[in-house]
Amino acid sequence: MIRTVMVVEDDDAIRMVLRTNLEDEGYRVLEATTAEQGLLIVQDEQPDVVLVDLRLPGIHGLDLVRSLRATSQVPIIIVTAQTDSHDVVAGLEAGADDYVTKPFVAKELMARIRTQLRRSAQPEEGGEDLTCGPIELHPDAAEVMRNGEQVPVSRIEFFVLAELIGAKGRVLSRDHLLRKVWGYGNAGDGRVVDNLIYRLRNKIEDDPANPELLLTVRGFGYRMKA
Amino acid sequence: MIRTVMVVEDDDAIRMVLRTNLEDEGYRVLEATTAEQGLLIVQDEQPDVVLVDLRLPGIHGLDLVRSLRATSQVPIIIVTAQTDSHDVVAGLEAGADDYVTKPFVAKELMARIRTQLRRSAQPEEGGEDLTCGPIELHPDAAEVMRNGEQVPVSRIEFFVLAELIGAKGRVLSRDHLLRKVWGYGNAGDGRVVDNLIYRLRNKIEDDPANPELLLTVRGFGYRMKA
DNA sequence: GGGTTATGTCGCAGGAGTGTCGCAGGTAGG
DNA sequence: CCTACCTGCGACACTCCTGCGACATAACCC
Repeated sequence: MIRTVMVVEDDDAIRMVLRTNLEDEGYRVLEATTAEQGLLIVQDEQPDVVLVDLRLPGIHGLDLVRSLRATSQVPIIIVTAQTDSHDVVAGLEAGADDYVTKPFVAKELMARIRTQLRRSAQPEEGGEDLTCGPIELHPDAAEVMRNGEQVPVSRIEFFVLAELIGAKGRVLSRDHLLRKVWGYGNAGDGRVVDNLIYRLRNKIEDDPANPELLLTVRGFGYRMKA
Repeated sequence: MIRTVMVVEDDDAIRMVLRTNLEDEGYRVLEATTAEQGLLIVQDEQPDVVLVDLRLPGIHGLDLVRSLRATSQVPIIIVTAQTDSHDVVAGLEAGADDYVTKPFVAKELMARIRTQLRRSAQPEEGGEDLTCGPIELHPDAAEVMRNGEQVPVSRIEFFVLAELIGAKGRVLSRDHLLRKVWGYGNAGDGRVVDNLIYRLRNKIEDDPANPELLLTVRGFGYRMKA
């Protein structure tokens, strides 16, 4: 079953990132850059989820949320800058179901979309446990276990690890990880990924200098032990 | 992995802009100015994406789209003037996968190309392993096995080997390999290929001086044992 | 056989790719 | 307000790749 996600966002770069990520996840994507346009398309197409940027030109995203909620049960996720925390509260009161703050972690947003979809319809696939050797990921708890002991990892580390383990031994390029996890303007620096891998290895490898789980594939990227 | 983009566009200025942008993104670029020429080159070179201007001299771009779709799964992106919105619909019905309207934003076009590449790369990734005698290629892990043991090969070596094994015993010329793997215009030196073959043989042959897998076809190029 | 061309062989030097680590601004939580 | 942590960045070290050139060898043609 193909689900449709509506994106109301005026920033071209962010909208683009959302589109590619959503399409990668198998969604059909609708786009709008203004509240008016968004409202029309939602009524016309009846998407399964709507993402709304609160900072829109012209009519504010809040009004869009209210308008949507007045006529539809569609799950609404607010996307907003971190500074606008009061807007978030207002947005939720206006009828939104969830929110993420920019800069957001793309994988997390995808997870929240899945959650909303699950809530609004029959359950799809559950959050299967991701394991690789002694490493165990619990997506629900957002925690990483190693030989049964919890390993403290940061948010981004968690998602990178999830992406890698989910790939089941396939190589993931730096670009892929940037798009999937960081998700936003990644024009410049690829070394961010290297750094994060380095930090991850220090947490999950017995001997970080000679990794046995999180492997480098020179010229391609990284992968987990098969 | 070097991707090839075919541009069918009769306007020199636009074609030039596309070429430079695409090459900046790391693509290899093929060009054609007519539908006939485009069809021939596509069949010959099997690019990864085709950009088609609908307004072509002689045969209309629409017919090119239909011809391409009749014989190939290659992603097709239509490039057209904004005024021809009815042509866009016709183009998508004819089998195109996406479109952009002139004047287009280069960044957006690049993003759409990436999307199409990702989509078409999916089945390729799940594709069967490439094998030739004791040699086994795992595209997912980007690794080469020989008699079950991993052989460390560099990025370029990997692609050359993949290209050769994928050819299933057919001879590939140095020029073909240069264009397919290295990707740049064949200006200058063919010996690069010879060198790489030499290095590959040292890694995959029992007796590199008397190759049994990676064979020379004097005057033509190289091929794998059938 | 002698000359010519195509290919094999191999070392080298510059450079690309990656690991490592400290720093500083930012954020969250107390 | 203070503290700890996260995170992007830059610098440096180091390995490995890779194009090139030079010579050796093999195949081909007369």
